Amino acid sequence: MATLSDVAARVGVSKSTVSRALSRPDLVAPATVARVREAADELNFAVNRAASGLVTGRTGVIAIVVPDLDNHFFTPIVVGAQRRAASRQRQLTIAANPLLTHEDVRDLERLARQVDGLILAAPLGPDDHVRQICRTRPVVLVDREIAGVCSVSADAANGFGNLAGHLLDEGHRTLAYLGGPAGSWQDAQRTRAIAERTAGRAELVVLGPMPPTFAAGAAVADDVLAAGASAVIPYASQIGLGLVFALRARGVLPDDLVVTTESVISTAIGDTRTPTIDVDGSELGTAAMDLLIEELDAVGGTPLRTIRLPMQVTLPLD
Amino acid sequence: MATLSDVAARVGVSKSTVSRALSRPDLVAPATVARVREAADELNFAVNRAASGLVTGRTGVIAIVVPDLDNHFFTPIVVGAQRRAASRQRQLTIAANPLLTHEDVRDLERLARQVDGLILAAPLGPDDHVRQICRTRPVVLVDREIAGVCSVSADAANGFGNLAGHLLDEGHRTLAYLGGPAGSWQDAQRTRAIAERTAGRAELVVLGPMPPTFAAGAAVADDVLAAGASAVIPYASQIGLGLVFALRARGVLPDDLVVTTESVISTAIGDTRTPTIDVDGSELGTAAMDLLIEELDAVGGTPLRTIRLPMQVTLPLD
DNA sequence: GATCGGCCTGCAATCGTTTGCATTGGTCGC
DNA sequence: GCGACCAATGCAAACGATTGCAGGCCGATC
Repeated sequence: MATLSDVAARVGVSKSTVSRALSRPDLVAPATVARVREAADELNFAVNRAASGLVTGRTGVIAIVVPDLDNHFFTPIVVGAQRRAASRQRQLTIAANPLLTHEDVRDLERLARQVDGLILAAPLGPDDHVRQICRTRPVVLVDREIAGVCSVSADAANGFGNLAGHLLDEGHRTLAYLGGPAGSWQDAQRTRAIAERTAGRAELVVLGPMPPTFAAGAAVADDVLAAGASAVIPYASQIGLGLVFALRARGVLPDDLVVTTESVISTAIGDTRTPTIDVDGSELGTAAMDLLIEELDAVGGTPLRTIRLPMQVTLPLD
Repeated sequence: MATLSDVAARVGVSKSTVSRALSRPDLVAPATVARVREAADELNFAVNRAASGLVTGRTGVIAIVVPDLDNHFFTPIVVGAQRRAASRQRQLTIAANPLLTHEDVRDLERLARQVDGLILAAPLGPDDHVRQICRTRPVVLVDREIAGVCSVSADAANGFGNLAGHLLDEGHRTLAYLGGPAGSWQDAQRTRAIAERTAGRAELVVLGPMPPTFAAGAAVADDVLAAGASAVIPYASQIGLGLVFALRARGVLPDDLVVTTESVISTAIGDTRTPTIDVDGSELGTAAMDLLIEELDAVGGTPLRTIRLPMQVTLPLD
């Protein structure tokens, strides 16, 4: 495995010159740069990241942290982040950590040391846990906002507000919202947005909190019926899917109730008559990666940016 | 950020002793080990992986390479791999690389240098490309077998053979197989297994090759009808899903044809009357990770193991 | 023609760990 | 009671890159 010295020997210059020719070619005579590049190619040289990391303190690695890899919501975020990481010459490492316990925090701190920065999707861990990680390395938070921390989130206030507004326009007078897990920032946003939009125009029944699972959605079916809602907005697609299946089994769907979903779900179950609301998860990931890299490359102070990506609300065509 | 020397100074021993106390405690007096551990804890010390990697040549990082992160088939493999990586104290880095072009090979070689080993899901790249990567670092191949390379695959021969056998037992006399992408090892296995099982008992129509997409499945619907098959086995779940939607639109499904699927799909579309065939992707990932770590830790020669995980064939209950 | 300045390049220190070898002190066996 | 051995520790040399500093060369300017 060729080293800097090998290349240097081949070209007949010093290691320093080779290093500079490859990383700061403006500091080296163009002819030398060319010869170095050629030799590096021939020897199939690539810098040893451990060695360069040792002196620069940078690893070229960015971590993406999700609470739970099984939760389908996070996969597109990871995909988007990895795509952008690759195009920006960074490596992406992936960790599963809900940031709930102190041990989670300790583990993540340990990981944070080994990377340049983190993209953190931690919907449930306490603010303080997140802040503790922020003290270690630059962090971009995903789908959550905490004062003083860069973040990229879906604009739930607008998205869910509009969705509720549409249902009201359609004549619904009792809405049910199936709330997500306790402590979720996104859930709070959505609850508030829907409540504000509904206020004075319709009754809003909030059920939950519940975990974002198929089972939770199915389990709440009877409560939904008891509440007398004519339209239901579930926090998460899996909750919605569970509810749809349970209501179908009871013969209530597809005709007597509206359950909004994500478009992937409505496509899969062949439903074209219900409004859908979507986040582009991969865009969340790429935006977060862009923001983090920008932050890492910034020489001076960090600007502290908070990005909200619009949600896509699609109404049935009828 | 505390270093070995800081801990050493605190305890009053040399760096070497601290290093050994943490990594080879059997070489150090128990009392010293205890004091070192305590001091390390207090200082919140963690070894700098760049530094240790520089001298040991090991990074503690394993790469998982998939052709395409968008393809849903690979996500569970990544999930399984990451779960096992975490429990074995390894970091997982994720890369998207189809290993088709020479540039792909070059890129992946470059990545390979930075990691201890690779889990490689490369269904389509030529054998030689895979072998070239193997020369760089230990590799475990997923869902593909190449002579001389460790691998973990779904046992398609048994799975799809049995599936075809079941369809024959049900009385089907014309089967259609919708083949996957050209050059896929899994596709070859499946084609052969189905052909062998069908031989002499029924007619087999093989359509394809086609990409593993919804669109491809939908596009082939007319050919399936023209072939006069009464049962269809698609290579990939997305192909099957596309076909199902297209046939439903033509009014052929759900009654006049059997399209086998993966169980996630049949659940989503609410179909309980069709046989399903599944790979446990996450098990594929954990098994691959186990195999790779074993290979990396092996002091002597590598045993060259090839694992086949059984596929799950589920028949309708009627 | 001497001085100055700018461009290239080399020297050597440095990052934080690991590890072969030397050293120490003590124990055991004969 | 003496040598041999062993356990525990320290010393110092790596690992491979980056980078501040200094030196050499050349052209330009006065």
